[in-house]
Amino acid sequence: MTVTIKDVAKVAKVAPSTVSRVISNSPRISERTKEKVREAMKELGYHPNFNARSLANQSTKTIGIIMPNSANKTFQNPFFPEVIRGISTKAHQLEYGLYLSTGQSDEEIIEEVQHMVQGKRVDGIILLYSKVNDKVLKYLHEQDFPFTLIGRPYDESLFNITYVNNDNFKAAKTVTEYLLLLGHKQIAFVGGNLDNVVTIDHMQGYNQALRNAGIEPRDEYIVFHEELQEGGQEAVIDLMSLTERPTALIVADDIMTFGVMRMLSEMEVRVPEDISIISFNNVMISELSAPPMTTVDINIYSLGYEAANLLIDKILHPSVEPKKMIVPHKMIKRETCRRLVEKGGAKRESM
Amino acid sequence: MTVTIKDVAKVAKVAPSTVSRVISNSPRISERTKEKVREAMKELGYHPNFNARSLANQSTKTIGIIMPNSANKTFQNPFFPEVIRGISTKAHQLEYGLYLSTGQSDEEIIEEVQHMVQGKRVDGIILLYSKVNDKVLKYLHEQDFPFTLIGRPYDESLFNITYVNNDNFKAAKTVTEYLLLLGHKQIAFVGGNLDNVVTIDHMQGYNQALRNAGIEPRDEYIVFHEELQEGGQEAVIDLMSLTERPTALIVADDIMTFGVMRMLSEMEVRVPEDISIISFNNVMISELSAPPMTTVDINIYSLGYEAANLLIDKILHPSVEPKKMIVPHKMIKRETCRRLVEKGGAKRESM
DNA sequence: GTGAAAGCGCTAACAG
DNA sequence: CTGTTAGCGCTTTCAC
Repeated sequence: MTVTIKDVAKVAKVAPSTVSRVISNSPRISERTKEKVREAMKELGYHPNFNARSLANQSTKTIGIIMPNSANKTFQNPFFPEVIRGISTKAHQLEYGLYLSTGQSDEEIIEEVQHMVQGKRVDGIILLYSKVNDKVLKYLHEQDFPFTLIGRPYDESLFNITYVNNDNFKAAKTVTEYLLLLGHKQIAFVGGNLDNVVTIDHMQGYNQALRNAGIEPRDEYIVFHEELQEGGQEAVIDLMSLTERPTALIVADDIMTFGVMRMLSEMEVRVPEDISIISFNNVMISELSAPPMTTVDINIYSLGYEAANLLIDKILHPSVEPKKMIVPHKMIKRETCRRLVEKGGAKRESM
Repeated sequence: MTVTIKDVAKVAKVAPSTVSRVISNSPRISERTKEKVREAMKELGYHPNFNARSLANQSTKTIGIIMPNSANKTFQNPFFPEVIRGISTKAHQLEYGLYLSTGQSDEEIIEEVQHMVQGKRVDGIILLYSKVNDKVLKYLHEQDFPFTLIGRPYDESLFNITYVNNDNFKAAKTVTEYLLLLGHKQIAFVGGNLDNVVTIDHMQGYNQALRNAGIEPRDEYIVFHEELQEGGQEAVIDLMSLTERPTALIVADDIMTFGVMRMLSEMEVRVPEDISIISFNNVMISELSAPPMTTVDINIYSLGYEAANLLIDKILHPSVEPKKMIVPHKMIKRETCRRLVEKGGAKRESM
């Protein structure tokens, strides 16, 4: 009942192999028979069977996407739809399909990845997160399976892989310098999970900027929290309980910033009058906070798009050297940062 | 170089078919040979080839997920990661994989769906959106291909399909009644795209509640906007330009509400003092608005989970009748609604 | 330019 | 309980 290549062959009065050649548009087939075959295909409503092709070809034309484990709240970050949109665009252009991981825990995920690669379910993999000592990364590298990482490898032994990242160190440094320029000296850093490489890079950029300005980073001003919203709220409590409250905050993620701002407003600390905030990512909703947040646009869409691009390249040319790519970031000034008002409180200049 | 069933067979000194039986854990194989075979598999590092299985089985153990076209901003709604998390959980339990659509336009999507089903790339499909006159829906139904819809069919001829939905009519009605109870009479409705069935249901619930209260719905109080954030903002401008401004707003979607609140605060209209707002979905961030929004929790995760559940059921038992399922919703009262203050402005009671 | 036939890796019907 | 064999639907040498 399913119409196969053979049926088409019969109707077109040619051999199955000829039909196959027409499908792949082989130049060694005459236009006349091509026409004949194509007609037969239309007539019968023929569609190539994907699994048969994959089996014969040893290629699936599909990309595996590994998300962080879905139990984690980060999963709901609008970051992901946006990277996927980027990946999706490139994939679609080159007629690749997307296969999604479903694991809820790290063990489930590594297992799944193994199934994907050993079972030849995908031609390559994109890792949507990068954390310290990641088993998945290590496994993929050992297997020499085509993959790209969004983020950067942490382990030295894994430096030589294909990845696309932002210059997160630089971004954090710039952002810190900006706050410094606005007169802030008590700048706190609210990071995400310390296992994420991006958190480490942010922190180092922050530290560097402070040191360059002759300010020694203070431990009490550096806090990390796993969960996005709750984390943001807890961080605020910790920070605002200090005798010397920070006058500015650098927050790891826009969603976390929502939590931070929420908590601050509950405590009746005004943004930016009492405290300045700057964060990272610039997801869709970040312009909708009250007040709209100043943040670093990391070009999420491009991260996805380029990751797909590099991956497909790797799939097609397995032997070429791994490529690294840095997607530019850009600070988006909105309304959560302001020049620090002097003790006396004379001028109030907003930036 | 890839290790196949034959290699295992050789090492274990059995026939390939026996190995196959061990894989599917057939009860007709003695424990002894099972052990022997399993050992050989470990030893060789054997992993079943997915495409070969799919081909022989006529089953892929994967579910296709059709998102709205990714060009659309709704794509970035945190709604999607959350439904997918639900789908993912069920799928993982039953060892199904997830295959994602990548189309950027409606044409691309319908094409993709056809490839998926005709090419036998997936065993079933979940539609993540439901809109009026949807070609995809129609096609799937014509083909009698297993699928479930998240939302409900609009076209009568398609009533008899499997779907999971909320009672959106009821939810909108309740919400309207709630505002009515708070003394509001000038209640506006800010809907999403009128092509979405959910918008229609919301509107009808709203209309019904008003009529029941003896209030004739006014055209000026009903606006629709496609885009989430911008839409929210435009809607506010339209509504606030009326001579008789509404005192309460029912907004289609939490993200849109962020846009609405942003615009309102720019216009220095205070929420909830000057205007009450209630919206739908209760996505993760909705509790982080300032003030935190009152909204209807539609249980997004369950929508996904149940959709996967019904779909897999359908895949396994194709002949059983289509099932419909209504996921309960629940109003989450937070801080954007308040009793209408009488003209004189005596009491101020918050709810 | 086109056909015949082997094979991708696995499953399942039929024997025994 | 286990082996033999014939496919699943397509690609790809190797002939002609």
